[in-house]
Amino acid sequence: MGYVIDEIDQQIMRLLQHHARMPIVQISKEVNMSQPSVKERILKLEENGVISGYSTIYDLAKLNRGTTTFILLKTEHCEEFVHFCEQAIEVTDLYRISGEYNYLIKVQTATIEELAEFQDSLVKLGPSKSHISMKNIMEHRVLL
Amino acid sequence: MGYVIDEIDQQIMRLLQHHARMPIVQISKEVNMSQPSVKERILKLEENGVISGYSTIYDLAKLNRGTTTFILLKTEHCEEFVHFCEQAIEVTDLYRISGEYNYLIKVQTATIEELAEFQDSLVKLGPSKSHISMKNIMEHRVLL
DNA sequence: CCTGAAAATAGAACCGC
DNA sequence: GCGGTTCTATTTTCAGG
Repeated sequence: MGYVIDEIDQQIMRLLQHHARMPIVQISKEVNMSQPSVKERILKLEENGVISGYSTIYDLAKLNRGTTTFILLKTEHCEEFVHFCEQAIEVTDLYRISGEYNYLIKVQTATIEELAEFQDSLVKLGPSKSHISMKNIMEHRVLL
Repeated sequence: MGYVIDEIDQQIMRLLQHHARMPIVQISKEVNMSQPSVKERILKLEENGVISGYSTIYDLAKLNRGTTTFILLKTEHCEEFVHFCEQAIEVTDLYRISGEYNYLIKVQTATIEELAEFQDSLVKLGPSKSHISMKNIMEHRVLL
C-alpha cells in the first residue's frame, strides 16, 4: 500500500476541505509552494483516491428541507427498503448498521408534519425509531 | 423570504452537488446558457445562502478512518460533551436530538479496537448506544 | 520541485430584451 | 428584471530545466 500524505498535503487538504473551489494559486500562496507543484499534489491525491470528490453544500432550510431526522429501522425486506430510499428525495444518507436495527437513515423534510407523512410510508417496511435533530452542531468534519 | 429557484438553477445545482470544482464554462454548456449568466446565478445562490459552501470529500479508509459508527448518548454535562467532541478528531458529526438520548454523533475510527478506546473515553459522560456501519450505502445526497 | 510561456477560464463593463 | 457579447485579468496547463 502506502501513499504517504506529508505535512504539505495535509495543509492543502485542510484548505480544500471547506473551500473546494479555492483557486490553486491561492492555495500555493498559503502553503508557500509553486502552483504546478500544488496542482500535482492534488492530482496525486485524486489519483490515489484520497480525494474522492468535491461537493457543494446547500442550506437545507432554504430548500424547504430544514428538518433533520435520524431513523433507525428494522426490516426483512432489505432490497425493497434500499430501493425505496434511493428514490425518496427526503433520504440523504443510508447506512447498513449492526445491532437491533438494520438501517440508519438521515432524512430531510420541510416540517415535522412532512416527517410524519414520510414515517407513514415506512411502517409497512418494518418497525422504526426516530430521533429529530434539534440542532446540527457539527457536520462533515474530517480534519481539524 | 422568497428566493425562487427555477429549473435552470436546479440543473446547475445538480451539477455542482457532486462536482463542486466544475468550471463555469462547462456548466454553461450543459445548461445551454452563457458563461456570465451562469456565474451570476451561482453568485445569487451564494448571496442568498442557498449555497452555503463547497467541500472536498476524502476517502476515510485511505486516511485510516474507515470505520463509521453512530453513537447515541445521554448526558447531563452538555457543554463538556460538546467541547469534548469538538476536539476529538474521531467525531465528524454532532447533533442535538430529541428522545431518550441527548446527542447523536458520527465517529470515524481506523478500526473497531480504536472505536472501543473512543467509547471508553465517553463512559464518564453518560450512557450510550453504538451502531457500527457495515456499509455506507448513500451519503450527503440532497438533490436527485 | 521550480520558472516562464501559451491556453483556458473567470470577471467586468456594456448592450438589448 | 434577465440574459448575451466583448474585452481584460486571472488562473491553469504544459514546456523544459
